[in-house]
Amino acid sequence: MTFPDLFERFATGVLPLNISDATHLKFQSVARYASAREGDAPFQGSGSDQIIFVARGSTKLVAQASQEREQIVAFNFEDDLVTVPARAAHAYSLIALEDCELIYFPANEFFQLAGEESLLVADMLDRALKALARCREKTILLGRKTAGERIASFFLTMADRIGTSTENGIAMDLPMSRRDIADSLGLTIETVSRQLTDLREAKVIETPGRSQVLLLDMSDLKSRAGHLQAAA
Amino acid sequence: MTFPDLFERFATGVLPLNISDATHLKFQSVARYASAREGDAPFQGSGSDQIIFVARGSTKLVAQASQEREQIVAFNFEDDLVTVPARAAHAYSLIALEDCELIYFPANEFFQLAGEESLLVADMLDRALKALARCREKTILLGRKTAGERIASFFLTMADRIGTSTENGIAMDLPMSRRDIADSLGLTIETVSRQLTDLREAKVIETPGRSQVLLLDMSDLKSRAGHLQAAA
DNA sequence: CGCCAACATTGATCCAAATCAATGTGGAAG
DNA sequence: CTTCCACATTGATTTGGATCAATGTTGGCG
Repeated sequence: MTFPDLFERFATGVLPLNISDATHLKFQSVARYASAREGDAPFQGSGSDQIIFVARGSTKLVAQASQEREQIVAFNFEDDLVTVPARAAHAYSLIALEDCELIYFPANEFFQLAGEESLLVADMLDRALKALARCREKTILLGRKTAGERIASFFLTMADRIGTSTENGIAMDLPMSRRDIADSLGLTIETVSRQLTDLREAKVIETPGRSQVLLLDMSDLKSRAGHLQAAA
Repeated sequence: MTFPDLFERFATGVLPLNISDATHLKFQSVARYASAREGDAPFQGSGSDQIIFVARGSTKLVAQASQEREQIVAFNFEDDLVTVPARAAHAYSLIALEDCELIYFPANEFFQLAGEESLLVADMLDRALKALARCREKTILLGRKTAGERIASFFLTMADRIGTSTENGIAMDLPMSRRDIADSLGLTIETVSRQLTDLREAKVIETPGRSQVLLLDMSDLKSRAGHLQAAA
């Protein structure tokens, strides 16, 4: 896709419908473009915070916990807007899970332009609160869930975000490796693999290929995730 | 304190300076008041999302991971604004760590009023992004840090939020119990206690009373927290 | 088509933190 | 000042998941 096409994707996905042509053009003049091949790290949290729109592909937001340990903070799919912090207690970078095309802005420039469009700011707030809600759920998962519960929750979340309904169950093509799943759930590759084997043996999932997953029994999966809702 | 006093605290802490008298009055008419004794749970995530301003005291936002396991998602101190979600994969509640006075709003009413004041929406966005940044740091802590690193990080965060500088080091009066610390860090009471003993023996902290802590060696504490920043 | 390197699975062992079990102690209430 | 008990500490043991170590598998490429 060309830059104008990609920017249009961003505009329809993020900018409010009623935005003035002038503001639209200002965003276009400030917008930058990056493409990334699988495994590339186009953003490494240096300089200033960046706001990134995933126009095509999928990415992971990774924090370096130490030289050896990394934690995936979030996965991002097409049309997601991610903030990559520059300066925090840990170093963050955005890494392409597959070939990507990205539209991005330095956060301060973006917010300055956004400030003039109150609907956009409201939408950004809505997105930030949704990201916070997802991050809180992840906190619970990492703080108090067993390996089995984490994997079940992971599949439920992924089904919601990238699953497609088929006659046999919900099918997915996971763009991330076992290592990525492990780094997202605070586990090791081996533990992830063993949990998958357990689910396979219990006929809850099938894994037709390395990255394909078929969820056969959603209600079993839900009970394994150990979600506990507020009483009605 | 009386309701008008408390509302004034909220207004100066949250509402923009240049807000119109009309909007100020609208917020005042929608604002509700709650007081809570230590241990009370004035909000239990039923009905709709609530936005709560901590006018006096401190609270914990707790998620129920199962009947037996709970995870503290955030601690809140005076002048903080918290969102308690009503419907999510887990049940949330806000619990008073000490006697509290709270100003609160159903989220939808709050956002409807806020929408008319673009500076307020921008401020809410700023707060949401800060909360997200803190939650992401917590994700790293819970996903990839050892017990020792978690405790060190906890003290650094608390020093920042409620510490006061003295000649011997940074002093704090923690409003939360050992159980709360454990539930926040994804550990058990016993592990927290053992880590405190280690830090005491290493002369990094002193615990003059049950809730008082004196941080003697901040640089040692920082190295124990295992923070790894981006290279310059 | 068959090779091979990266990815995934499986198995054996280890270890950090959980769990189980007493024992100690700060500080509120009398 | 003493009592009492909820909270905290300390110690012994267990365990879930990490680590170490092969072995198996997929799918990209010559």
